[in-house]
Amino acid sequence: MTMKGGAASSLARTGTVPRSREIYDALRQKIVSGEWPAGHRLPSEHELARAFGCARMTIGKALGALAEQRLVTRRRRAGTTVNMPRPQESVLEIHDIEAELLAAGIPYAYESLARRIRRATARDAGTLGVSLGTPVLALTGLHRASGRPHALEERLINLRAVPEARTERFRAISPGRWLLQRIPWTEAEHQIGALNADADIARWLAIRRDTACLAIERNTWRDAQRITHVRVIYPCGEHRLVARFRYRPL
Amino acid sequence: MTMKGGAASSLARTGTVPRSREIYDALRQKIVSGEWPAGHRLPSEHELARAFGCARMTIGKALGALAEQRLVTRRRRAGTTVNMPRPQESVLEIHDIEAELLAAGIPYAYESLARRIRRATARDAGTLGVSLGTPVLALTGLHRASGRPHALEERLINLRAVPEARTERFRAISPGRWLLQRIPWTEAEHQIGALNADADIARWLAIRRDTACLAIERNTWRDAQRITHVRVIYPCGEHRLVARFRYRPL
DNA sequence: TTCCGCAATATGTCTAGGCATATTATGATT
DNA sequence: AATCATAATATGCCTAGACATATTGCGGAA
Repeated sequence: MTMKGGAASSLARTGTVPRSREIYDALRQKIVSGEWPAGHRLPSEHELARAFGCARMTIGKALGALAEQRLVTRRRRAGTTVNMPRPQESVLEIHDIEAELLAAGIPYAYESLARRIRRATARDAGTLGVSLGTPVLALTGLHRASGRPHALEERLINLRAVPEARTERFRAISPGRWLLQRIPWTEAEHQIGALNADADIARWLAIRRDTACLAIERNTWRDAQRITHVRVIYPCGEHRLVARFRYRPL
Repeated sequence: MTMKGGAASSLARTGTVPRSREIYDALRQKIVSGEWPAGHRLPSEHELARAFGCARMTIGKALGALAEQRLVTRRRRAGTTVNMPRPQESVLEIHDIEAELLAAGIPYAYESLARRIRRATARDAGTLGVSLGTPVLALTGLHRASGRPHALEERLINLRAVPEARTERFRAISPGRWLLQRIPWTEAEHQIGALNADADIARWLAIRRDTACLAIERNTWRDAQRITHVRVIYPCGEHRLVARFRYRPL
């Protein structure tokens, strides 16, 4: 099974395979092979512990991982049962474009196109989710790969949450990077959509008008406070979001 | 298509909050609040166990969860250190369209537009990742919401992996559903892109030519075997993929 | 100075047992 | 027969201790 999941275990395991992992794999195999169909009830932890010759907690770990994968449901007293085949719900990973370009050896640059500080307009307040009049920093910038336009970025930063941004020029450093290095965020929401390039977008990205573009919007929170809203626009030919199902080994 | 993290714990917790969860939250708070900046080394498991008044394993559970979240890195002897602010890489959940429409009370229907069995052409072989001449089932269908075209689906099914599909007509049942109910898959890969509607797409989706559309491609494996390749095309106005960063409580 | 081996350390994982809690089955009561 | 209290059961979570293993730092030898 190919699993180039960026999901390399968070811990570089070098030694032997843990027993709980072996058990997890063995049980998982029974399920995905269909030997244990949906609704089938697994043996109890005690029985499995006896069968595998290990402590109950080791079994519990394996079963807990299966439950986290939604392969099984566990209920007290009712036991552990196999779920319906995996729901059509996937975990995707979106990678950082800048990092990816650099990793691929492609020269990357950020260029600021506009920078304005203002009190939040009704529209700003709506997109950024702050109250009217809150000071915000509005940025427009261009990401370049090998010198050519790669993506257009429109960003709003809540200056109440990030006062340091007021004095930063963002001439050549991308605001995303800058923020990441300073503000740990706790939650984010993404929207992915498609849009036809308008005149501005077409000009900056050097594409024809009406070319289909991928638009990714991201809202970022730090606890309850809104940090930033960003919309990044990629021309369709240039970029695809490649995402992989995340294989979680345990 | 809002989907606030379906991330409810896979196990309905009703009782008290587990100690390991409390500890996880406490440590997480230290990190996201910035009190422990990137590079900071956490106290050892022994020290934390003493500080929190619990067994080392309970601490290990909490730290393990932090590591899985990539908030910290753990290395033997070197200890546990806080990572750089979260890399710009996110985990998205894409939910099943059909299920979501139904959940929202919107009538859903699938309509088959084309169905052909053939030996894999060079192009089929490339997209589906099978060898030339392998029998494949090629399907085109339309997803309707409230009777109106919602998405166009182009699918290839590997008949060596799913021989039962040969006799299925797919008149009104969406192949995605059908497959999910039969074939548990073990891995999937997605690509999300944008494209301008060509004449065919425009006709089926009842949109103007060149309208920007969101295209989602998915490849599905069962262990090493390729099951199916599907491309679903949504008109830009109709649909956005909304995804929320997945909060995994532990 | 440089290199190598050894000891100290922190994590990775497991065991055996225990209490808590949710749920089901059972039996007693009306 | 229907209802309700109680016991049995399976999981959820924890403890205390143990051994294994990777990594680091240090001291001695070349």
